[in-house]
Amino acid sequence: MNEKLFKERAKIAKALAHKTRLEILDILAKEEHCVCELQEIIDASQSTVSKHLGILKNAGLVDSEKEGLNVTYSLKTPCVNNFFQCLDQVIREDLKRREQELGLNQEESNE
Amino acid sequence: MNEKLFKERAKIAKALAHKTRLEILDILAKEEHCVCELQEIIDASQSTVSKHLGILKNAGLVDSEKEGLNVTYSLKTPCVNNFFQCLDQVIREDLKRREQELGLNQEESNE
DNA sequence: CAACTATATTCGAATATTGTAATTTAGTGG
DNA sequence: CCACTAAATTACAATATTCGAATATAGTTG
Repeated sequence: MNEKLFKERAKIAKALAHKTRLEILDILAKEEHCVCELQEIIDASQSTVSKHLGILKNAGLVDSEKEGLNVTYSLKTPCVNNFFQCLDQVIREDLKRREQELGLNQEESNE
Repeated sequence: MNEKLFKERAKIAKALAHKTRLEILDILAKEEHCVCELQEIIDASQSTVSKHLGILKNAGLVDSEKEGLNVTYSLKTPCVNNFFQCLDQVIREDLKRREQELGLNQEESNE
């Protein structure tokens, strides 16, 4: 049930599922930039950057505005920052779990 | 810079980037379930469900616990709910934008 | 209009992800 | 030990995603 909503959500989640795009969002969360600036910052080819931005835009995560020759991209939804916080929380908890597992393994090394 | 952090974040984001896995998380957010139950609820083959759960677990998003023959999965981080809210906010804003664009297109239909 | 610049798009090879049938692993009960 | 059940893993074909070189598009400048 509600197949469509999960599909829509997955489309956005997919746009978030790439390290370069996460980096772009992180940069745009601080300040808007044109494609050429992003290209330099993240050190990827022009077509790659442009395509990633297209995916983010298509997902509704960023806005773009033509300014002369340049196209300036900006973050559309500040809640993306919460998303990062959630990701980092998952990362931290997972590290904690692994530490605990290591501790247990040492105690259970007999048998 | 901080290449590794973005890679770690992307790993989790990738785990979120599938409609079936989003549905599983949505179900687990309400109540924990064993694989066989999830299998029925989302109507997918056993190996498919098991593999999706493995991806979610590997990303640190869910926990699992063996109980007799069954393995019960539960949501690990409640912040996933915020994530869904963020996704839905993006979906809503995108709908709004499309509506506005339609309005503009009608006015600009000459030329 | 010709040369230039920034961005988008196309193409194709490389790589990653998906789904499921078949198999393996592990616990349960006789 | 044997039959049974739940879940994980394997194998592999089908599909999707990625990257960048090449090309197309669009705005700018002379």
